[in-house]
Amino acid sequence: MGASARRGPYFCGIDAAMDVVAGKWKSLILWELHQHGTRRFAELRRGLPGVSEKMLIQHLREMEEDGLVHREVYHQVPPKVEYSLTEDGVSLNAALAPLGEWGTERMRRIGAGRVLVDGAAATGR
Amino acid sequence: MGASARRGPYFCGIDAAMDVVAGKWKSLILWELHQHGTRRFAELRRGLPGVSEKMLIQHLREMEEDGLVHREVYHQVPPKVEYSLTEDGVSLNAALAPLGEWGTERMRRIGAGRVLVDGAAATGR
DNA sequence: CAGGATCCGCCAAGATACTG
DNA sequence: CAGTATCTTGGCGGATCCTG
Repeated sequence: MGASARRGPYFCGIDAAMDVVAGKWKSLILWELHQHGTRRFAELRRGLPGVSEKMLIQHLREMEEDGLVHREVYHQVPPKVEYSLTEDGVSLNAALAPLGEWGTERMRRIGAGRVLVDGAAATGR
Repeated sequence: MGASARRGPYFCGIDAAMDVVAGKWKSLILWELHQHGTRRFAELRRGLPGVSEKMLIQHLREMEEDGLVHREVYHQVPPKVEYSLTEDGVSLNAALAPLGEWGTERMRRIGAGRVLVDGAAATGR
């Protein structure tokens, strides 16, 4: 098995949600896919500066198993794979919004921010 | 020193917030303190079945450094220390609520839950 | 009662090289 | 282009013993 997920038992809803978003890049992947609707592997890599191929594919696979991400494979040469959010992924992203606003406000106060993509800070994420 | 916090730079608000709630028990500590208003060390231990003294004190110290938790020491014998949430802690807890509801709904669907304290599930957390 | 100090296992995550 | 396969490591979290 490739996934590292616990998938329960959980103490509470937050515990369950954290299990699914835990991972250095998962919330960023969620955000990228939400912004662009659908993205190819290489596009995601470029959108997430610093991520390795291994971690990206690993996180994507786990999120697919968790039903957050849809993976569409086009059997052609050269290969093409498109990733997008499922309904669960979209709702999770929405549930993450208040947390993002809290963090943004905190960053503003303690002055520890770094804008990844233009507009990321402005949107409250 | 002692804390493991990155404290930036962050890519986005979620990143900053996750840095502060990351840790196996932090969201549960937040929840416990929010429910009871103020708790002593031993009370927290009993409220978080499975936590070790080391991890509890470590998480509490980090959360204090992060300005989420207030630590009130009573200089007496035997010692007495009371923990409570700061305003930041309260607002973080509120920002976590939607995520908790998302997770609760998910647990209901995949059937991987375990109620920690009576009422925890009923409250949507 | 409320910690402090240590030792250790495990696994997420990084680096590197190779493939259909 | 979109992965796979290994090796390595930092540090989170568990266990155990000790102290003001």
